[in-house]
Amino acid sequence: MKKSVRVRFAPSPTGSLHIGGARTALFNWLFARHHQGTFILRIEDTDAERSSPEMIDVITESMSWLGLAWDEGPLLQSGFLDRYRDRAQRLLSEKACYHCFCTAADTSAENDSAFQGGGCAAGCSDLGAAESAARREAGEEAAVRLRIPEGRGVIGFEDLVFGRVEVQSSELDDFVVLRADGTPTYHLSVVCDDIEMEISHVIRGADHISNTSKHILLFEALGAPIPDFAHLPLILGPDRKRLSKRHGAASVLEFRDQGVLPQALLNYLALLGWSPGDDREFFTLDELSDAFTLDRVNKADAVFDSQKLEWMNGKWIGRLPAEDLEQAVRDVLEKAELWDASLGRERRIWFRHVIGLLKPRVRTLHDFAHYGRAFFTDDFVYETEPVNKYLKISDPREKQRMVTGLSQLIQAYSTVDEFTLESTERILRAIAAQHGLKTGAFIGAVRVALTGKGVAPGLFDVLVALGQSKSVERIDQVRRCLQ
RNA sequence: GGCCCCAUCGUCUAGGGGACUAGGACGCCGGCCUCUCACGCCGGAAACAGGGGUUCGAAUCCCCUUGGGGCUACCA
Repeated sequence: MKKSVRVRFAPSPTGSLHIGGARTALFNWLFARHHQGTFILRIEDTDAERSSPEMIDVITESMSWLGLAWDEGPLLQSGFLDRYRDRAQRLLSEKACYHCFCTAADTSAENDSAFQGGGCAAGCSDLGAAESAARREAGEEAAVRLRIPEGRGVIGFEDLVFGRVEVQSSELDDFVVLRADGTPTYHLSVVCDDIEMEISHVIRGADHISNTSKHILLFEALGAPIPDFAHLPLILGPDRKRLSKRHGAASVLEFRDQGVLPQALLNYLALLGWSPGDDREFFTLDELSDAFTLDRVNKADAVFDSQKLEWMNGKWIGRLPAEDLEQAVRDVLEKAELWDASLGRERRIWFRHVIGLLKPRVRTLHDFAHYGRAFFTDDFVYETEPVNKYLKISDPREKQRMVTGLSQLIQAYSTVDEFTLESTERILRAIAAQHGLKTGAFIGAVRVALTGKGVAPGLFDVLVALGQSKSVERIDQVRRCLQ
């Protein structure tokens, strides 16, 4: 019988949810979905020093924003401390573990100098039960180490991504499972919980590949079945070092705050280290969970490319219907204080229309506020470059033609009955022709008048979107400046 | 240092002995479209790390070298 799929994402709340962690969460989530399994969120907060409750909130908020819902949890390891102590106690009584009286400072000094091999160099592993007990009774502090079984030989496992991975047990040190203060180390808590939660597949970063042999030893010592393992290649910065703060944005919430869509981030992340095997590039979460299999995960580490993310974000903005973008764009405009809260129904329809105009030329949500500013407020600046190009006319006769053209345009636009794409274009072209104005120059001038920019959606779209009176007003204002 | 892992254009990748004059995507460079920009379309430059094998035949299999990453904590 095939065991049911139960996977977990187990971040430690020592920092915000990183891009690498997000991808691990995503792959676990996809694997669970693909197999109709269970996705568990477990918080590895056994290091009280570095963990913080705020970070747990950040992690859950990040995952919710991404749309990676968990079926069980969040389960905090700090709530299971007894469980780990009990297991350690059992291992102690079975002599699979032993008390080590060396201090942390002792052992780190040893590790710096040379590889010790085997157990604790001070010989704690050979201490008799009586002596060990006596010293502890005398108040000496002791950590608990796992005894690497003598002659265990090679420890190997069949990684679902990397294939066969092996290491000699003699390469392993007797690692600490319980600190002197009675709290578990990572190795113990992960294994205990993976047993307790009946995790079927451990899917995690490749930085844990070397830890896996230790974990296998613990599973064996605890007499528990060993889950399948799948390690994911790491995500690197452009310098091929592990992705971190100094590479710029690295946390999920930062990307959100920079105007990235969750769909785009997820889509991009899915393609980092995994490929569908064909040329498809755009995937929804549903499509991903259909297509996703571990055997298509790559082994090589991947460099994070923010340019491609941005491209993909632009594509997602472009392909999403305006309704779906509405709320996110609203949030951005609100932050930029460009949002008129009193928008009525008609104005909402207009709003969607403007989103539609801006959509194909925008790469992040922020661009709606920057690039599209003139749609939402009269308080915009006239950029010098396009002003110089279209409105600073040195030749007096040329300039006169432009002023006349604009005057006529204002006249015609303010009196035309139907202010439409068709009429605005017909009128403008006719006036340009009539006064010997180059159409491009005339359009350019009007565009600057309306938006302050040399780059904007098609002029007639802009005119209609701004509406008759506001368009005329802005053109007139520029005309007066010209004279 | 020791151990483990990895290696196709700058980047993400397809490729799992002949279908490879190595395909796609981002980025870059040209062109078309056009009122600007973007979108779209067309085209271009750009890679099998090096060396040995195995084989009739290697990007694909093996070995070595080189490069990169990970682990080597009473962090996770």
